[in-house]
Amino acid sequence: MTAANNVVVLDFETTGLSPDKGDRAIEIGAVKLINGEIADSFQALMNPGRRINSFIENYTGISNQMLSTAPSCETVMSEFAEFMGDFNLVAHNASFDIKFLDAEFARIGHSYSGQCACSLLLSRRIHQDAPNHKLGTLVDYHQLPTDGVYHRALADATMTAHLWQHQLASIAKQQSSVTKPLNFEQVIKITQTPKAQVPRLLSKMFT
DNA sequence: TGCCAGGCCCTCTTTAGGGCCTT
Repeated sequence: MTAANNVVVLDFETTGLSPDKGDRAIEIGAVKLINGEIADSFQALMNPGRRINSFIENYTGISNQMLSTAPSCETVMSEFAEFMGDFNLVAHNASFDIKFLDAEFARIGHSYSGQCACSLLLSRRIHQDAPNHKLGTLVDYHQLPTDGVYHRALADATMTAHLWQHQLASIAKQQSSVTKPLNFEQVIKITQTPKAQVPRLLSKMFT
């Protein structure tokens, strides 16, 4: 059992939506939460080996010029593997980021042992009152800290870390019997449970 | 040439369709 507040929260900027169609990572940002505090961070641009299109340049603010002097994906992902270690992972719409993490790690022959949780799936279950579950919307809705930068990897990872902390606190607040930090497996279980069954799961989990 | 992401989740569902999220 691992505490849910000891995780690496990560975010990728990429050339597109699908590594299966040849898309690559162009930036990774991550923060390491230890006992719920940001203890370390990682950020790096990486050169995908080809030009990115204007949509991605405009969306992220990352230009072809910036990437031309960046280290290769292989170099950056090796450094990130060391940063990440065997920590569990959190990402917003994690299926997207894990697709790219797995694809980039496969290129360097790296595998990892941690599990991954999704703050978007968790939000849909515990904050059904939110207008929608986009990262930016949730940051505004919950009045979480932001430096006003969006769609850059470290900024998004940091906002996701604040969101994750807020979500863990919300669960603890709703369940007055919670006396110690949630463990990661419990949160995974919540994200895997159909929405309608979540209240019953929570009361069963904490009584 | 023509294709162009995919998993989650809801519903007017399950022999399906479409919106939400991520870049």
